[in-house]
Amino acid sequence: MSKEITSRATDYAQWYNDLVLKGGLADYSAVRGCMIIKPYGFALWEKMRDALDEMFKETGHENAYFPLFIPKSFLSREAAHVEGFAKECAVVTHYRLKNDPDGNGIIVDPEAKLDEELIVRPTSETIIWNTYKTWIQSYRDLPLLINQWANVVRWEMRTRLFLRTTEFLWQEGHTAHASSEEAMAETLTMLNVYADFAENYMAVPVIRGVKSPSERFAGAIDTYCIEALMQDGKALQAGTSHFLGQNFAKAFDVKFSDRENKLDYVWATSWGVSTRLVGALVMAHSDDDGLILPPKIAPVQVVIIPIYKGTEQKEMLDGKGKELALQLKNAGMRVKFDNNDNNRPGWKFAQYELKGVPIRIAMGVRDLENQTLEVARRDTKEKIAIPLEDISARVNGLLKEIQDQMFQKALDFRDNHISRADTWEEFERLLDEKGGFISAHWDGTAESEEAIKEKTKATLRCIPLNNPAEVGVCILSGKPSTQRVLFARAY
RNA sequence: CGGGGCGUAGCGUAGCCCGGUCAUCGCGCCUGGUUUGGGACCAGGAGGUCGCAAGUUCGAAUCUUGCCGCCCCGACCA
Repeated sequence: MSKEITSRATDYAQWYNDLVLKGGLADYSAVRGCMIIKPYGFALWEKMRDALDEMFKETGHENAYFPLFIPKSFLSREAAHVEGFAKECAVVTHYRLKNDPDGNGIIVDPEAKLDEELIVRPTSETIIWNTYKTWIQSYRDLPLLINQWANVVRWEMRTRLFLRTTEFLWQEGHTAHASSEEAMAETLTMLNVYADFAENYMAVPVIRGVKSPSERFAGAIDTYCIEALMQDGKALQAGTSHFLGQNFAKAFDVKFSDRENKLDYVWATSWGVSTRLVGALVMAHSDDDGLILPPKIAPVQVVIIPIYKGTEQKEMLDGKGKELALQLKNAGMRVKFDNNDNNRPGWKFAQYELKGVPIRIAMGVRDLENQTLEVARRDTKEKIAIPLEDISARVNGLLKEIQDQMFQKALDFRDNHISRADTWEEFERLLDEKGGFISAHWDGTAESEEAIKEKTKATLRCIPLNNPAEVGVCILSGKPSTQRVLFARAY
């Protein structure tokens, strides 16, 4: 048992913080709301980034980079967009500091006021569509499929490590198309890329759906999302893909000539996932002893710990350990051989459990005499002896098994936490006692949605894709409804 | 911005109510040695403007006032 980590049952929020801080993923910084992503946390993000980047490229996208700063006037071009983001913008007003003539250190030079303020990007639609205007003239320039990896700033009132920070890292895709159909297809393609990534790499099952109008991205016609469920029964929006229609093309006057030489506005999408995914990964799988990382994302998949008495054994095991590490590495695994003599095996066991390394191999003289190794799984804590000659194949197979079982476990949990509610009492009771997603009828009005949120803190997470039609009455208003939608308390 | 905590060594803390050899303890760190199959042990050692500022007092970590910062819960959101 861990000496340091608050248990989930005691305080879920504190458990999460303990894991992030003590697992070495991130630290608080000197800047309120901004965190330091530490090497292990960044390695995790890099694994996610690299996998996603490859998927983006496979679906035809290219990376580019646009400015951190957005002229204030750009942001206000699209009315809904500016309304959505205005309240959380960091604004650059000056470009120079100087020594205070009164001797109080350094001050903003009042002479150095910018004519037009610059907004630190909360998202890049405006600067990008202002650019696309010059890139797009003809249908031959379309589709334009661009992604950028960047940092953005949103001045949130309250922040939480990885889940919501003032500055965060993300990717934002911005595409331009010749038709509504093509843009919609792109929107769904990218939603599926996200879902595929979440489920097959992060082992986090997600529900694909569309947001209600009030939860829509500022400036979008439709916002699609993937919704994940955390162990405490709260939902987390893990990614979004927006169908922007011609809103930004109109705002930035981006037109193209089609085959018939007719001029029309360009159709757009945008889509993004952020470092929030790291938080989702932590909260979806980990336990009271530390992180549990899915093999495909784990920076280290296998750690080898030598166990020895005396220098002679240490030297012998150093050789054997390096040999084994190389063997596993050559078989395609990410391996660490920890022969650091400063810590004893027990300490290392606990440490790598905290860090969530999927497989630990203990190697001592006893094992080598038996021609076996002790292999321990992080997810189940199960220990098995594996013959030396089978080690590569077996460990490789075990990694796949862990990946699959982690997903299956999360899926079972998620599916057990989708409950149907047909009365208001049932709806409230399920939210309070069980949590998770509540599938319930909704009359389709923003008023009911808002009232439900007010009464229960549950938000309409999404209308699942391919949602079956079903006649019913709204859980709150009793008015007619044509389908069930998913509600949950959320991060 | 409202509510609740908190600020003492790198980290976690005791002391504050009742001012006076009180700066406590644990972890970590350094040196040496013994250890190494689930968070080792012994011996020695280094490390502090008690968040900042003013005030009360012979004397302030402790009392008063002001300020700053952080965390948690809520409103806002990926």
